[in-house]
Amino acid sequence: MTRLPIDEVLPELLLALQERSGAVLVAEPGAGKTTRVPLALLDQPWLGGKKIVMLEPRRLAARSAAQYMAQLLGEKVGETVGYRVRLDSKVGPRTRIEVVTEGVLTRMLQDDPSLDEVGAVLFDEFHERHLHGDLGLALCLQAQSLLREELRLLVMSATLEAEPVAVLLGDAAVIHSKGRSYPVTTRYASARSTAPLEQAAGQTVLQALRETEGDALVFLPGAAEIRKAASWLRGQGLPSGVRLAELHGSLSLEEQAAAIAPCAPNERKIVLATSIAESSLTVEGIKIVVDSGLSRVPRFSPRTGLSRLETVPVSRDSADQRRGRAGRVAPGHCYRLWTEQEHPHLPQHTRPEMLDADLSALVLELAVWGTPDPSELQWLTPPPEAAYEGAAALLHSLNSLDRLGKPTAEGLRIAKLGMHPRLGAMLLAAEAQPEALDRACVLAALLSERDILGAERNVDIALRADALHSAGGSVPAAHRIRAQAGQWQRRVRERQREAGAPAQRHKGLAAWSDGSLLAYAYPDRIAQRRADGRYVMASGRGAVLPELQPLSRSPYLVVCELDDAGAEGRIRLAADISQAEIEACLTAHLVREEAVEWDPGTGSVRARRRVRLGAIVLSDNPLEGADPEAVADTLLAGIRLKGFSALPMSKNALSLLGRMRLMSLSGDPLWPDVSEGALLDTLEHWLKPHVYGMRSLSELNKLPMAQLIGDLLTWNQARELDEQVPTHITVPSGSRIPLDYSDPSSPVLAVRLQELFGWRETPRLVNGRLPVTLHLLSPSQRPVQVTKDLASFWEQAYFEVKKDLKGRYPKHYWPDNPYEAIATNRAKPRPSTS
DNA sequence: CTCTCCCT
Repeated sequence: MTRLPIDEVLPELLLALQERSGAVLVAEPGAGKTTRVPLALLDQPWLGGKKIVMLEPRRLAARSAAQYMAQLLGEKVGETVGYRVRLDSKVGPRTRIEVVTEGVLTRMLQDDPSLDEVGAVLFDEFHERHLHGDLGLALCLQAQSLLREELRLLVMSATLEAEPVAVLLGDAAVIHSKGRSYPVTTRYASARSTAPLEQAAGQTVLQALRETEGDALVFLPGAAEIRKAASWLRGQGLPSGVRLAELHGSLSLEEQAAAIAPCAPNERKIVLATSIAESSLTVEGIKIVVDSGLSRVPRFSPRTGLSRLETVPVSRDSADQRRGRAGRVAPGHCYRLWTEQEHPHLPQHTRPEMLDADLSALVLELAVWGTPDPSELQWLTPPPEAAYEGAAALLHSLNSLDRLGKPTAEGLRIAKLGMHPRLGAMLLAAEAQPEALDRACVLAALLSERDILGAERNVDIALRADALHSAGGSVPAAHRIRAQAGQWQRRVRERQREAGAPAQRHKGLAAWSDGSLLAYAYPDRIAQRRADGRYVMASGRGAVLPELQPLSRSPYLVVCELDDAGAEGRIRLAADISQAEIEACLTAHLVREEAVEWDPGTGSVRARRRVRLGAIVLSDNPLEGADPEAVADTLLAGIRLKGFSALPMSKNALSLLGRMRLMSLSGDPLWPDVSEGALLDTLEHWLKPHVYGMRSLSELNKLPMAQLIGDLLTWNQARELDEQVPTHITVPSGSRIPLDYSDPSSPVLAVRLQELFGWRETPRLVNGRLPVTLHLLSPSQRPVQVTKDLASFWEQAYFEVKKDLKGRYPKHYWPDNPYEAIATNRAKPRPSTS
């Protein structure tokens, strides 16, 4: 065997694993860890003849690692070395090394938590920090500590921050290995370009082609940027013999292979790629890397339950990985579109998927594992709480978890199916009817893969399902989707044979439409049409179709996929559904309510009988015979909403309120608080008994408000009120003048001056403690003077006032001595008759 | 102006 850099550290690694149950191996790309380490461990005494399981983040990597190791042993895959990935496995009775993808390990652990036949688990490429890799490690750590002390765990990675992992593994040794690659020079931009990205990248590519030789690999965040850069470069006129290739995940395998393929002699190629070329695919013959420093990543929002794509700066680890792509065959050059000064500000490591992912599958796995509380496990990055809670709530609504967070019988089965729990719920709902199960499996497989009609603007999922049937092998992913659908179908059927016929759900419908199946997966995304192409979903969020199309007029849709694009999500995939189907499928989710509500527009109570699914109303009819209590309560709520002015207070009522407020101001705690706020707070007490049968604010006019408020007083208080704060005062002229209590702290008596002749002092209220404020008026009721001290007025101001009034009202009676004068409500006092 | 990568 050729010597590889890893061989130098193998003895150290073997020793570490002999002494401890864990180790961390940090090896640069090309060191040979993936193929050398499992073979080197095979005859270790601690392994006791048990198996080695090695985790790979990709199916392709798992298969080729197994292939290569088998070749080294001079065997076929499936003998000593085998692999297991989704839909494909090659393992035999003698297999000692199983290379598996990350999801497979989770299933192995769930089937046998002690991993009895396994002596070591190796986590390759752990720095990629996939959700299932992190989960697998957490589960293995617990299996090790509770059941299998001798189980060896080895975490291998290219650039991982090794210390935290070593701590997690129980103070494990960290072993470093050099890689085997050629040096790559790094050229930073002298300044950040202000040009559009495709132009900045394109210019750098042209510069690199001039300065150096070899093929170029250009990292751009997404397909859109790749297209733009390609057209910009073509517009510039490429040198002859330069071939342009595009490489991203939505291309077919054939197109990808063409992009990767080596060049003809005398040809150079420029490959414009997404991060797919960072680790998943290796482009041959690259000597130049141009790195935009950006990548597009999904961010799941627990708040909306939706994912959004974000364009983010890459980590330094990632940038180094990209740079390394230029040094696989010969020394190379890497051009970075950011400056050397910016570089240290990039994050060091790639963000673990745990922080940004939909956790529903993870939460279900943990529930099945028996640890619904994630803090019982050891994590490198614990699941974020909000996302965890959101996922648990979704699983509960799908009936996969019970209230305690334990998996239901269905939840257990869904976890074993190995698919998103939403889709699992759909399969189990459909299982009783063979045709429905067939279709559900096809829909689930379609939704588990990239859209097979990527460019198609029509979002109807039926189009995809039909394409799958009609296209044969011509649709690139069709084969795998059909294989996946078939596998799920067999698993459900197998289990039916073991357990007997499943109960028929979904009563009342003769046939299952796509919509009625998908309703079981997306109960929160049933959408109701608001206008053509505009919908609101059961979750309360808006959703829009990207353009008008056949589905735009459907009254209801099931939205399978949508982008979180601000206020309204953009619908990517959906199916038509009828109201009858919604009511038949989602019985448990429907809320039948008798709503008694306030309508601020008409100022009245509205009683409706409704069927709701979350935020959408399926039917809404007038409700006869609504609960009188509820109607009255709602009317009171309406009054509170509008405020005190909603109460039709008569003049008398307002006066009474003023007087009562004055009495409570005077300090007696037994007087009821009749401030506006207090009255609104106590509507139930004083108003409610009188509003039964009423529905609107206008009907309140019928109520004798003054009487209702007066009823708040005891008999004694009522009497005291009349004595202390009378409604009227009889003035010397004999008139009964009303007191104005609008400001309870200062009651006002507005009266013509002439009617007061004879009074020496200001009249006082509340046992003489509070003088009234006199508004002294002219004969024509115009204000002349305001005073609380009548005696001073007579002594001082009166003489001036008198002069003035005499001029304006010469026929009136303006005596010099107001004390002795006879008060009058006429121009002059009547001559005495006695 | 239309979507990144990956997995049971």
